[in-house]
Amino acid sequence: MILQNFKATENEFFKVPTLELARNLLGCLLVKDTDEGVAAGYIVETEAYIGPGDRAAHSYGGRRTKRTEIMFHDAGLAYTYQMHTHCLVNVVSGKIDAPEAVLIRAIEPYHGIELMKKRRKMEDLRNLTNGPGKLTKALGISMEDYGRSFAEPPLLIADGFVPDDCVVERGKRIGIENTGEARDYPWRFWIKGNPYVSRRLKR
DNA sequence: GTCTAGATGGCCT
DNA sequence: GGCCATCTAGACA
Repeated sequence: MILQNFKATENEFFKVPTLELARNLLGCLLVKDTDEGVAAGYIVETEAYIGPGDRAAHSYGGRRTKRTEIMFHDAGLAYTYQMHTHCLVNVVSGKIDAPEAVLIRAIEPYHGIELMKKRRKMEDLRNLTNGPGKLTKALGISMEDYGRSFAEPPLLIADGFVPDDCVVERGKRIGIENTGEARDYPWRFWIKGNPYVSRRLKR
């Protein structure tokens, strides 16, 4: 199995401030192993959601419910949730009882591309994983992954490339128009010019 | 129990 | 740019 070729990121990797983690996750490999095979891609776009003070976060105001519970736990766990017809995936960050997370918005297909195409029912490489709902479907990430660790199979965040000659850009988050001042926080990070960064040019 | 909005995506005009 | 599928957490009664 090819999975052993991927080295899981050490737990310590996740124990940095959330904005830093959102930045550091760029270039890492996101891997999912299933009965159908292994699929993986480089993370090229993320967004930070920072706990009680962030109106756009599900954990705004310290809201601790069945859904947000996992965000109060250790960094490096998976927070998955259903959005309309899709499942979105976050990396829990922050210390215990600090409900913070990083949304993975886009990846660049790297491994298991045929499997991803099959799952997405399309051939277009560019549209396979360039959005938070698309990448979960392509990788086979679902609500079953809620609470799983990103440091052990079947779900992994592994060392990827170091985006040395890649410029990281930073800007407003997407799709949170009705969240007051939080709307304008520059907590979205992406690799400049990468063709797999999501595009939803709404204001 | 009932109601509503939503960290989206795909198809339509 | 508009519409809507599809569904659940969360709020309120």
